[in-house]
Amino acid sequence: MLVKSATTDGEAYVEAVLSIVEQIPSGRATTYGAIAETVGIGGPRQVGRVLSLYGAAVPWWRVVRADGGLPESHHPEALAHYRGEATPLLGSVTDSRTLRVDLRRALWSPSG
DNA sequence: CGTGTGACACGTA
DNA sequence: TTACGTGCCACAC
Repeated sequence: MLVKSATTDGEAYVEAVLSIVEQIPSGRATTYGAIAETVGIGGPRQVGRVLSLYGAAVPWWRVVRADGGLPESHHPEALAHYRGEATPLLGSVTDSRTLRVDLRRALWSPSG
């Protein structure tokens, strides 16, 4: 028998991560770590890897780092969505280095 | 099989 | 608050 171990490269893991991201309400955000804890397998880096490979179909901009920031290469794209969703932000919108989501107000917990 | 890299997180200074 | 080191897990070389 082929026993499926709890890996982070399986279809089940990918679906688990994507389904959680799809549940994030508009104008809110959650972190890679929070998703990793909910799924119960792997860590934040594995969540990030799934989104980089299969995250095109889900609201990936609602998933941010623990400090509320995103990779610089995604700031322009994400900022456009934040404006449209009225997501609470911190830092200077004109300064992509300090731009980040205000998690104190926008943080959303999976299954909660 | 060692080394580096990445859509991360955390402790310490 | 920022900067640096370390832990983490999977993958490319």
